[in-house]
Amino acid sequence: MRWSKTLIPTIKEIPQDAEIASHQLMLRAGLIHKLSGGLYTFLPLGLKALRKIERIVREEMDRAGAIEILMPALQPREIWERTGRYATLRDTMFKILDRQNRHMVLGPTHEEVVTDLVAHEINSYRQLPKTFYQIQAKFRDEIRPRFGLMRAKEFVMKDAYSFDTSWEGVEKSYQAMYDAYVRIFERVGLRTKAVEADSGAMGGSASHEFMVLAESGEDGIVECGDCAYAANTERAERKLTAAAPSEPPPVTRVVTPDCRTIEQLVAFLKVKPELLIKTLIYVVKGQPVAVCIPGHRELNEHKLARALGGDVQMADAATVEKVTGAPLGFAGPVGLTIPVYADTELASGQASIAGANVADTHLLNVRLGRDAQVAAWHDLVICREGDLCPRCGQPMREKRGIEVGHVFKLGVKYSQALDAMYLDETGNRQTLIMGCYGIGVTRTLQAVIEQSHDANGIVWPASVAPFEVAVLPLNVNHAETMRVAEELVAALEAQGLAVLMDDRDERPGFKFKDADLIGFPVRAVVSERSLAEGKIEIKQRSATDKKMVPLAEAAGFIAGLIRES
RNA sequence: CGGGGCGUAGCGCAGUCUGGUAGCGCGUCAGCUUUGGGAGCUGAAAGCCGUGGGUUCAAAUCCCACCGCCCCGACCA
Repeated sequence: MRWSKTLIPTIKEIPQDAEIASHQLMLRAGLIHKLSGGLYTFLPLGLKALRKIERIVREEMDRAGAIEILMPALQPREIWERTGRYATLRDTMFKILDRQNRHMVLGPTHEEVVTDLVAHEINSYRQLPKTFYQIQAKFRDEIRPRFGLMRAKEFVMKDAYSFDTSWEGVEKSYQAMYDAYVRIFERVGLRTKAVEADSGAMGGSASHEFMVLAESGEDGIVECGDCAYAANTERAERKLTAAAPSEPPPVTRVVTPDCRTIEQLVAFLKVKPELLIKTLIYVVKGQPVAVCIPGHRELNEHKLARALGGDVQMADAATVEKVTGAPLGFAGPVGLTIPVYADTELASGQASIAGANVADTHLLNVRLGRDAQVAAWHDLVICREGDLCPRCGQPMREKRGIEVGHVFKLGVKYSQALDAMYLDETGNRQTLIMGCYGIGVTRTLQAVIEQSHDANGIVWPASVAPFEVAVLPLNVNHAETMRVAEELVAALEAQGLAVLMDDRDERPGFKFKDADLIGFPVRAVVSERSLAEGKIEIKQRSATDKKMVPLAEAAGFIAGLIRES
């Protein structure tokens, strides 16, 4: 391919809209073009890279025994109502009316559609197990699209769904996908880490996320420095240090004018935040509850939801004032009539300063269990740096990650709702057990760039590079240079390589900068200077040294470099 | 949806406070020179100053409303 015949709009300046390196580079290298928030056109280079990732995904899915299908993105709303997910996902779904005024949605994911398919087409244990997958655009009305392709309203996902007759079977299907994911991310050149994760709205019993470690990642993860434990901070648990239980003297009041936040209280009372009991009012299944956690901690709403078995929502100011009888900022567990749930760390009694449910007043020497009844103790806080590993007790490290893949053991949530049954060996109708597995393909593309770039631009792994080689004839008006460049391109293409020739009439420095920005794994320069020696100058993007290689050997040499990488 | 910021030429920005002929850099087009790390000179094209309304002799500038974009939070591949 010749540069002049395609569209590669590189830009020198850093786009103002883009915050993180990979987003900036995708725009600067001319991979994508923004239509509007969260919606992008893939330009030739971006599309080529995307296709290469898709191809790797297909190869590994096929190798793992998954069957490719293609389901409609446009779906009747009714099928979502049957699983109860229209209620939970309605805000993230794009909703449309057809000309008959039938309610349709654009698929944000495909559990419903695939389960409906299997309910109709699979009847016998003889046809099982099966795993189906597709690579397709998904639509989600994200609250906040972000960072280019990282969180878009329309994005390409590889989604797979397994159907088994037993939990042992699910285990196998899950493991097969897990292993395939490890290979896929390895092949696209990403270093990923599988972490234990929360199943969230998807439901199900267990799940792992594949994380690309990156400062710009939207997820927090903690990992043990000693053993293999790693988990999303939403999910992660911690081991508590065995603190000696403390039995404070009776409760006393203290006046704390205008101290509504932990920071204000810490400053006013001159105590450590660890000694405070933070009391939050939540609404669960329509009922207000109080949640107590240590003052230096953040509540983990996922854990709270799991512990209380329902959607949780922070109470509004009016509810808080009604429940506590005090203005916002002075809630405490003592004397409340609503159930109080407390984080297990508070069981030691170390923290003892709490709101008094009276304006400008706090209580000292509060002992949960003694001065206030606790409905239940749970692990309720977000894990962070320094917390102890729940398995081995060693301190954990906190990192940021980009979630590029997620695997779930789902169970029977969808198959039950949509009657996906089969006849077993004894002729009994049984419910299928499912798993589901997603890879954000467009996100993976950007994650590769996020993890693989330098000050000059992208450094593509050859496996996903839009072109493996750039051939730069430095003077396009020099006939011999062009003749040699064209021969080199032909020879490289004969080796099965994708080659871009920069045939623009530009100065050498200009072409070098663009080649670095786009990040071709190998750059071959044809110039009058090198031609005088009968040689081609070859440089790898990831290296600093250049090699002069005789004309006749150049194509073979480059093919060798690509193969090794 | 809550909080913050920003909309002026294809891109990056100044001009807005204090109303008075729309500016700079990059890019684009033409010409000459240049030719191994984003060239120089000369000339040219290109702007409903986000949209609608209001105030005023006069609005990019002041007021109101709306729209869009970016960042922080909830959501998620």
